[in-house]
Amino acid sequence: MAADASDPARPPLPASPHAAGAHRGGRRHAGRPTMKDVAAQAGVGLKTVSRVVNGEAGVSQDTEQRVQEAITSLGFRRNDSARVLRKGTTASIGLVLEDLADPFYSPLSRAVEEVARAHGALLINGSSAEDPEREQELALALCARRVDGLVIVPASDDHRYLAPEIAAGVATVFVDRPPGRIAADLVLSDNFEGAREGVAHLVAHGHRRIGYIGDRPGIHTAEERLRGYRAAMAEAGLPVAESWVAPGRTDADRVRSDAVRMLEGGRGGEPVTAFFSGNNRVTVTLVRVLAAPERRERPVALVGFDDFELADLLSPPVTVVAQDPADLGRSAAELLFRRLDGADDEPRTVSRPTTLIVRGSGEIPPSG
Amino acid sequence: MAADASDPARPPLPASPHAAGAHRGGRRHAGRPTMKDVAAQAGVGLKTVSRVVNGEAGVSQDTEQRVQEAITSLGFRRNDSARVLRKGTTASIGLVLEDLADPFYSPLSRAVEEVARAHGALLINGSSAEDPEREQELALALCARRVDGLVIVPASDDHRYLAPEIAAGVATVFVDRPPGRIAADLVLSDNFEGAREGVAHLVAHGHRRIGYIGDRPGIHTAEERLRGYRAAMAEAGLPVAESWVAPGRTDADRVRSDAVRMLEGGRGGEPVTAFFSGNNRVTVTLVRVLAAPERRERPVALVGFDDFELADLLSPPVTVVAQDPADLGRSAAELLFRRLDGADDEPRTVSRPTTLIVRGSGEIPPSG
DNA sequence: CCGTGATCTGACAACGTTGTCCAGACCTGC
DNA sequence: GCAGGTCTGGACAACGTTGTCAGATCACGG
Repeated sequence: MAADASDPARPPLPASPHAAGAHRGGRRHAGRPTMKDVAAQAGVGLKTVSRVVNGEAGVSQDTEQRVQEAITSLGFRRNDSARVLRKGTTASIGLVLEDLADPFYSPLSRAVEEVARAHGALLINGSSAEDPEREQELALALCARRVDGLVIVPASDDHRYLAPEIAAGVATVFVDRPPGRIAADLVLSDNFEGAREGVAHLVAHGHRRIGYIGDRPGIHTAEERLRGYRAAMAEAGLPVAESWVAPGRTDADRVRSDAVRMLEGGRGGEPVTAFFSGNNRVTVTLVRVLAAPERRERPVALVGFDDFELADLLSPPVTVVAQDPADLGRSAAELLFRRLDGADDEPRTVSRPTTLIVRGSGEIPPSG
Repeated sequence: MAADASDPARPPLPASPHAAGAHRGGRRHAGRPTMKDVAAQAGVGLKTVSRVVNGEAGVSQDTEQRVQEAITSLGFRRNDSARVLRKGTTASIGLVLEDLADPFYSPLSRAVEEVARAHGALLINGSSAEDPEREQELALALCARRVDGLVIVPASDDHRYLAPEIAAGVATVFVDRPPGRIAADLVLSDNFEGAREGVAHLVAHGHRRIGYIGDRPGIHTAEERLRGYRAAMAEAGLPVAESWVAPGRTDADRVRSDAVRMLEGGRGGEPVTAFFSGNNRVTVTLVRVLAAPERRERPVALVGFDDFELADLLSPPVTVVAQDPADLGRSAAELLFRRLDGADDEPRTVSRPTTLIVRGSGEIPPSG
């Protein structure tokens, strides 16, 4: 009786609220009429109901109407689990990303959803919170639900755990960051080139001491952007003091303290006159730091990777290297459905260009 | 053969890429090993595999190990559809909202996801794009998938279509806007009181001609906020010229033109000296309008409903009536799981307070 | 009136899992 | 050595749907 509830090992949902009451005897359990019930009510066979529900041909007007009436009167709704079990296809795809609430990822997610919808599929998504274990847990849970395909923004650098799934036919596309130790379709922004262009823009405006604050090494996009920074500096023949380079977590405190350090020229390096920021969150924190009253007399230039809302309304408006997250999502989803439609060729990598949007903060000349 | 593909009426996914090849005869279809396969490989019975997979007691160390090996060697993963079919519970909940990419809703969605995760459930979500038909389509698709519960941000004003589902035991909670023609749990911000407070704040700073630009009537939150606006004006004994009240779509063009009209005092009303904005999107457009160079000499006050990122960095920083979307989502999800845990009492309505955040734009005195 | 299709309908067996129930194997203590 | 118990393992029947296939019914021409 209480066996199920008393087993502490089992995580999932508590027993259905109804399970306790009717023990599937006596009065018919209140929940969910089935096709069988509909068939009985309409006085037809089971399969006929199935036909009506699925709009298959070969049912007379008259019968169809009787069945429809039974359906609405009973409030029947087809059980898709059973359907999936029988058909082997779920018409749903999974999306695993870092944080659904991140303004960079939410348009990506929305774009995937739109493409899925256009293909008659539902989207199930989950946030990995940048935790490799959670990514795996989520991706495998989605596979257990037999999603037809998977779009993943990796949080881990080893995706071998997906090999059996892919072999079993789950189409898989990675986006924003490459998969680890596995070959699969991939959609990326051109992070290296974007960063190079952004930093070159600062150089072109006369800056020689440029600070880089970005995400942790180990995150592919962060590495590429840092590489772009170094390339631009090298091309301009500028030295890079190691105190100007600060990859790490992107929380406000860390970014703020590194920024202040660079502005004050601690640890041997001379003070920077411009920042190149590795992403969204960093940019916003830098804007706050630079907007502080005591900084206003010596304005510091800033170019950020990733566009963000209202960037144009700040003073100064923020120059950015923009990616198009919706475009990334759309491309990834399209790649996915291409696979689902049977494409069987080599995994391909799609690279999307970035756009430098000049607004003001990147054109401030060096001071001091 | 081609029957399925040729039927134009059927929307779902194209036939599985594999279905075509092996016709489940001859060589065993490559996809997906089942528990039966694992049992065969390990030389044990079917149920024993099930026991191992579910961590049930009553399997010897030795056998368990053999089974585990077979599982990894075959790359087996339990088919949750079959499990759901058998158990009747999916450990997943659905969320239908307006737009996943909206900065107001994405934290809400994320909060629901976190609560779901804490209860071992997965979240499936979809965007209704403010289209009642699409809301229904989505909600019913989720029900067909037998989600255990549903969180809905309504786009329609008639939810009778959900009655059979609720009767069948799908826990349902509405959030942000009330359900139509149906009783259900509900989580709301106190829109009326928030708007009243925001407008009163403008009045307290000397404004007598205040414009309201908000969302369409018919949207509950918009109506409440407009009601709050009128109440605050009435309390202060101020008349409201109808040209100061502009509910409608929230696209930039509409908002801009209405704002300009009010600022110039067209249609008989005198020009307004302050705006109360009905939501996020409207506020941002108003900020743009007011930031135009030609407006700067005669600053106009602004209080917006909904907080938004960087509001504090604009000049002037924007005073807002803030809701906490994550809190709304969390409350709704908790209400949902309360039901799933068996709570069977009357539907309840939870009202969450709003917070006036004073930043500057709302404290500008009337000019002219 | 019968044969011949064409149309409509229903029985039945899957799909892969889990709950029930029973049968052995293996102990323990007398 | 044996009765009584505890482990362990497996056969079998659901769960609700869909594909197959064969049976019923009907219209129509011969």
